[in-house]
Order: sequence, then C-alpha cells, then structure tokens
Amino acid sequence: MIPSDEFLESKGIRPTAMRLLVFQHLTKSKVATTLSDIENAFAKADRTTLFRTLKTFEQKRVVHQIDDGSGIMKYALCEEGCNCELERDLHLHFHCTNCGKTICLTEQKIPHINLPEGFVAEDANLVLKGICDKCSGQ
Amino acid sequence: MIPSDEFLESKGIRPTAMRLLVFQHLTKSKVATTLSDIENAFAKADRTTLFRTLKTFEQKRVVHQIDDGSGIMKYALCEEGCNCELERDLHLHFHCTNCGKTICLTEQKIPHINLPEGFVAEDANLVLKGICDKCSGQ
DNA sequence: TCAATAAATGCACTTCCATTGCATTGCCCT
DNA sequence: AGGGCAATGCAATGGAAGTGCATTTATTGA
Ligand SMILES: [Mn+2]
Ligand SMILES: [Mn+2]
Ligand SMILES: [Zn+2]
Ligand SMILES: [Zn+2]
Repeated sequence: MIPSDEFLESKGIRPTAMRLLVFQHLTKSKVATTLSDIENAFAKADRTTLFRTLKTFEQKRVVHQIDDGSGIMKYALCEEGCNCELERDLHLHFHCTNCGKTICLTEQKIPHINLPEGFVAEDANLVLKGICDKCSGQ
Repeated sequence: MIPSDEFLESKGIRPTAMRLLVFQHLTKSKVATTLSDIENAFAKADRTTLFRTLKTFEQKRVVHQIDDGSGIMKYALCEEGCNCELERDLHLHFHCTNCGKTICLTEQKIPHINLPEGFVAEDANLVLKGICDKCSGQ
C-alpha cells in the first residue's frame, strides 16, 4: 500500500495536511461522499478549502464527481487501475432512496448505446435508484 | 387530435388558462423545456404558478422531469401511449454540451442491468452528453 | 539564511435555482 | 347569490455551488 502523500504527489498534487485528511477520509468511505460529509468529519475544516480540494482531486483524476440526482454532488475515489487519464470510467451508480447513500458499481459498466445519426456522445451518466442491499435487509 | 382542455381533464387536471398555455407550449417544443423557458415565453406569468403547474403535470403523468446534470430541471411531455401510469418510461436523454439543449430519445430505452444481490432498482436515469445532431452539422 | 514568489487556505459574499407561506383571486356547485 | 375549495401571485426562504480577496504557508533561488 503506497503512502497517501506519495500517491498524491504521483498525481501532481501537493500533499498538504488538509488534502491528506480528505484523501484518507475518501479512502475509508465505502459510499460516495458529499462536501458536507467531509465538512462534518473534521469540524475544523473550511468548506471552501474542502470544495477546492475536491475540485483539484477531480482535475487530477483522483476522484470522480457523481451526480445521482439528489441535488447534492458526491465524490468517490477513482478505481486503481482505471484509465481515467485517457477516458472516463463509465461505471454506473446506485442511489438508495431509503438511506440516501450512493455507491459506485464499478463492475457494471454503462452499456454502449447506438445513437441516431448526428449525435456524438462524449460522456454518460447512468444512475439507478431504489433500495440498496443494506436497506433491503439482505 | 384531441383538444388540450379535454386531454388535461382526462388526466384529472382542471384546464385553466395558464395550464393550457403551458401545455401547448410543451406540445410545440421539440426539446426539453426549463421553467425559465416557459417564464420567458409568456412574460405575464408568475414563476411560482408555472412551477406548480409543472409539478401538477408531473404528478398526473403529463410531463416527466429530466435531470440532465446541467443543474436546471427540464420537462418534456410524456409520450402518447407510454404507460407512465404503471411504470416509468425509461428512455434515455441526450444533453448537448454545445447548445445546452436536451432531448428525449424515446426510442432508446435504458437497457436492463443486472445488479448485485440485495439491490432493487425502481427507477433509472441515463443521460448521454455530447454534441447533438444540429451542432455536429449533420 | 532570507527575501521573493507562488500555492493553499479562510472568511465573507454572491449567484442560481428550487421551494414554501400566505393572502388573494377565481371557479364550481348547491 | 354564497360557501368552499382550487389556483394564482407576491414575497421570502433554503440549500448548494461558486467567487473575490486578504492572509498564511510552502517553495525557490540568490
Ligand atoms: Mn463511481
Ligand atoms: Mn424524456
Ligand atoms: Zn439504503
Ligand atoms: Zn447542440
């Protein structure tokens, strides 16, 4: 397991204290994380800094932003070995309408869709909504 | 072609003047429509009324709401003959990053996805982003 | 080492859209 | 006509993203 600071540096990100904390928080989380989640996790942190930290992470392809339709953006670490640098990792996301949690289903890729003449797709977002495994009692 | 007021009544909606205008505006539009679009179309209308009109239409399955990830909700008429009353019509949507327009691709249904044990999907949203036919010059 | 420079952070403020409260108006039915 | 409910209009609120700018912290290079 490569240390966090080395990892961030390998991505071209200066490993400040704040960034390391955010990164490690994301590492621990099994579900996609909101800005408020992180804000609440370390009471000391300023929202703007966290916001910009996530933005930096996103630009450097450390995290991806997830719009699950809840109105609140979520973030999750990119998969190790995903080739985000070259093309987006188009896996799908599941949003539980019961507990509100959103998780990456990294194994489930968004299927290829044949579009009508003239349409060129560059990105895709597929969100399934329903009841997650925890909430369905399995 | 069934008259608008009869159609709305058949859906359990009182056909007020405002509602008829909104409905006809939606009928004419080839692309998904925002609240502001409608607001600008009839300078006289109040935003709140339009908002609640769309909400009513949505509840009565006259329109469906589209979250294309732009941060602004869009609305489009439900297909004639779609069985929205029973289950959602899970077609996909295309959002053009050039002109900002979003269109329903009602022919293209969201493919069925096999989920891991314990996950129960009740709804799905698939948005493709890219360049639309108009903007790609086809 | 120290000054110059650049990057990151913190606070306040703004923007944008969705949403609500409440008073008023309009419609329908008896 | 009048009672009652539905629809409307105006004002205000809320939540989240995003920006401006001053301050602090880190890096560089003389
Ligand atoms: Mn994901
Ligand atoms: Mn549609
Ligand atoms: Zn759940
Ligand atoms: Zn376009």
